[in-house]
Amino acid sequence: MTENVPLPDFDLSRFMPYRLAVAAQRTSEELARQYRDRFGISIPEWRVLVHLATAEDVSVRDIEARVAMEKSKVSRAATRLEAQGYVTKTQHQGDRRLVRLKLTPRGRELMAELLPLAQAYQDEIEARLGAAFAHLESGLTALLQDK
Amino acid sequence: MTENVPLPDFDLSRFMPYRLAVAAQRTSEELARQYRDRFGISIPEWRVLVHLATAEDVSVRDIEARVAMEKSKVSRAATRLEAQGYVTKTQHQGDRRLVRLKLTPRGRELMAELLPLAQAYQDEIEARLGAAFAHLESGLTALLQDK
DNA sequence: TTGACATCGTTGCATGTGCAATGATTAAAC
DNA sequence: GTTTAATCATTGCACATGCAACGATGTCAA
Repeated sequence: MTENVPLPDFDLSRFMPYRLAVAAQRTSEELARQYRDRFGISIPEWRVLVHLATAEDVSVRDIEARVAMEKSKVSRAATRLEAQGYVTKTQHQGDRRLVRLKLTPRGRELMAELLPLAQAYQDEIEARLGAAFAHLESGLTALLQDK
Repeated sequence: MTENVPLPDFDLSRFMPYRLAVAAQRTSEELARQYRDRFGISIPEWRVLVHLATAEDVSVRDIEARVAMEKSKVSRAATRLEAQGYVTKTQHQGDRRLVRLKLTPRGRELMAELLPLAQAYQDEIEARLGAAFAHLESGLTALLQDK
């Protein structure tokens, strides 16, 4: 007769980690599918490419710190990108533990296509949300800053 | 001499899908580790449990729609939960294609521990963000409503 | 009834993932 | 200078994942 332990009310749809996960999934899904179907690129690979488009001469460690991915994930993404001919991996001259990642010309051409796609998607989200976009931005800034 | 294709500027750290992914990862990580280390529960399992704590007599299909997970993910989470003794899977009487998921008494006891943990975490986030929490909420609401 | 089609849940398969352990290299300690 | 510790990137392993295919059941039309 003690089978029915009472449970507190809880609304998953208002739980912030859940809402963020769903929002991230929704917004990534459409773009990720385009990347995958048209270019054979996954999200981890895309993140590495974006960072290389900004700063060349980057190590796995640098990317790990900048794009919020585990180093093994970065390493495997870089290996796949190298196999696809978008990236070269060479030994760093000063510190031979480091790997120097660099876009190939073909990789640059790819990014010249991908980056406008991403920017257009960002613009589309911003247009759709209107004033709420700024709210979302300030909320995320607060959430992501310290810690 | 045409090696250097020019690339448009792009700031990954301001790209909304990326920011949302990082925010989701950060906020889920801490809680997920607690669930895993202390109770042996993963995030997909947790989502199923939360929904069962709210509404009993639920099918895999129902959960798939409510908690934003693929049906195969729900199915496997339910299988694991059954093996751990937190959930029972029985055949629905009316429609024998459906599986009726239900918390066991032990499952209810687990949730009586887990739900307050989640609520405390939610409260902590809200306290830390202050006014920005409301901004985040309204932004997410706008983003997630239609589609 | 029969047949065609839709729905539900599970599973096979290839691939991605986190985590710990490893080898290679460099830095620090003494 | 030698030993010890730290750092960088990769890899092995067990497991999770998405997706398509499947079997079982239910629905609908003729």
